[in-house]
Amino acid sequence: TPLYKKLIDDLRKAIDDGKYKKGELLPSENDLCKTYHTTRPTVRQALAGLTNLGYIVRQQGKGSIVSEPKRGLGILSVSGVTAGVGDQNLRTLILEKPTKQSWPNILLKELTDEEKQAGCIYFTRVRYINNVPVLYEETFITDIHLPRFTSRNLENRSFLKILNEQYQIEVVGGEQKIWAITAGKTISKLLKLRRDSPIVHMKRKLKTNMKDLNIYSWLFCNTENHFLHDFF
Amino acid sequence: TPLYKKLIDDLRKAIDDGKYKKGELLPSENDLCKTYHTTRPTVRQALAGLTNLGYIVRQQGKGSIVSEPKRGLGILSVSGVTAGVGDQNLRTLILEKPTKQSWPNILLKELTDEEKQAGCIYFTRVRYINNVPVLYEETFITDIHLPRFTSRNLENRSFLKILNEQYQIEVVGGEQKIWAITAGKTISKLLKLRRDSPIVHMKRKLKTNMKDLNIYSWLFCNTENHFLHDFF
DNA sequence: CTATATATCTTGTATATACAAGTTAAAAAA
DNA sequence: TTTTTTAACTTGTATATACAAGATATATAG
Repeated sequence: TPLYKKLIDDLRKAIDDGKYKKGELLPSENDLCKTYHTTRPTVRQALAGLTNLGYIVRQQGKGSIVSEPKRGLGILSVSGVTAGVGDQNLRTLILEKPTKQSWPNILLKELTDEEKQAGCIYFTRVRYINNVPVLYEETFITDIHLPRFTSRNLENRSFLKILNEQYQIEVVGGEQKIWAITAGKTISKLLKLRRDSPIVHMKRKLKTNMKDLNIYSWLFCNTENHFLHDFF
Repeated sequence: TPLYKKLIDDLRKAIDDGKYKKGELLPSENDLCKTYHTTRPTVRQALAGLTNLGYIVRQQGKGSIVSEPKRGLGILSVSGVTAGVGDQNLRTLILEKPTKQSWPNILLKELTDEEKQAGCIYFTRVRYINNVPVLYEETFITDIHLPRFTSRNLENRSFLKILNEQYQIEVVGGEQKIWAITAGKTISKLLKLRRDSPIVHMKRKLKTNMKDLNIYSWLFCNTENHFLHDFF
C-alpha cells in the first residue's frame, strides 16, 4: 500500500483514539516528513485526504486543526454508517441474509453489461442505536470478486470494513439521492414508527476500486433522535 | 489567482458548456501541461479539484472521464442550489430582504467571538422550479467584508455567484445536517403543501475563504417532485 | 486468423527543491 | 512599558523529474 495511505490511516486512528483532540494541531508537514522519512508532497497528499474526510481543517501559517468529531449517522464520506456514531451503541440485525439474486428492474437502466451479467448479492439490515431501530437498509452488490460472500456473517459488523479487510475492496466515490417520505406500512413496522412518520429515504451508489463492482443501497432512516451528517 | 484554480475554472466551464460530454475524456495530463505551460503536479492538483467537485472520474491508464451532469437540487459540492437544476426553470423570490440582525440564540454556541461581534445579515428566500415552490431557505451570514450587501438585489440570482463576483468570496467547505420532518404550519404555507407532508430539513454551515465569514442556512425542501443529490 | 508479446499511451506514487504568504513569538526600538 | 520590527515557523503554490502500474493499440509469432 502507498505511503500516503498509511499516513492517512495512522493519523485517522490517532484522531479517533483521542491522541489529537478537537482544536489541537497535528504535527507540521515538516515534522511528519521527518517521522515518515518522506517529503512534503507525499505528506500533503495524506493531509489533503484527511481534509476530504473531514478530520482536519488546514490553515495557512498555522497548521492542521483537528475538527469536531463526527456525530449523527454520517452520510457519504466513504466511512459508511458505523463511523458516525461509534461502535458501542450500534447494533446491526440482518433481516435477509446475503443471497445471489437477479437485479431489480428499477436498477437495470444504470447498470453496465458486465454488472448485469454478473448478477447481484442482496441483503437487508436494520441498524439499532441504543436498542432503537433507526435505519433500514436494502443492499445490492455486484457479484464479482466476492467468493463465499453469501456465507459470511455480517451481524454487528461494518459491511464496508469486511469488504476492505477480506476482499481488499474500498469505496472510491459515489452519489446519493435524498427524499423525505412517510414511513408507510413496511418501514413503519421495521423501524417501529407510526405509518405517517416522516423519514429520510436515500438511494446510494458506491463505486469501488474494483471495476464494475458497485454497491447500491436503499436506505430508510428515522431522524427523530438522530440526524444525517456530512462534511465537505 | 493560482494557476491550478484557473485550470479548474476553464475545464469546469468547458464541461458545463458541453465541450466535453459525459463519458468523454479530458485531455491527458501531459497535454494540459503543454497547453498551460506547466507541470504535472499542478495539472493534477486541478484535476483532483474537478474530481472533488464531481465533474470527472479518473481512471489509471485511461484518463479523466467526464461524469454525468448534476441533476436534482445538488446538496453541498460548493455549487449551491442553482447549479443542480440549471437557471432556466428556476425562480427565486426574496421573502425578507437582507437586514442587519443579531444572531439567533440557537447559533450562538458555535460562533467565534469575532462572528458574534460582527453580527449577521439575515434574509429568507423561496425557490421555485417550474413555478412550483420547492425550497424555503433562511440564511444568516456574518456581517464582515460585505459592504453595501443589504442593499443588493438577490432576486433571481445565485447568492453564491454574487458573493464570488462582487466580493471575491468563495465557499471552501462546510457541513450539513439532515432530518425528515413534517411541514407544519409555517412551511406548509410557504411551499403550498399539506401540513403533514414530509419535507427534508437541512442545517448547513458553509465556510468561506474569508476568516470568520461563514454562511449558516436552514433549508426546508419539498421532495415530492425533486430530490437532493450529491456526488462524492 | 488467432493468440501472444511489445510498445506506447494513460494515471498513480514519490523524491527533491524553491519561493510565496499567513501566523506567531521573540527581539529591538520607542 | 509599549510599540514596532524581525525572525522563525507554518501551509500554499509551483517546477522538474523518475519510475510504477493500468489500458490499449500495434506488431509479432504461432
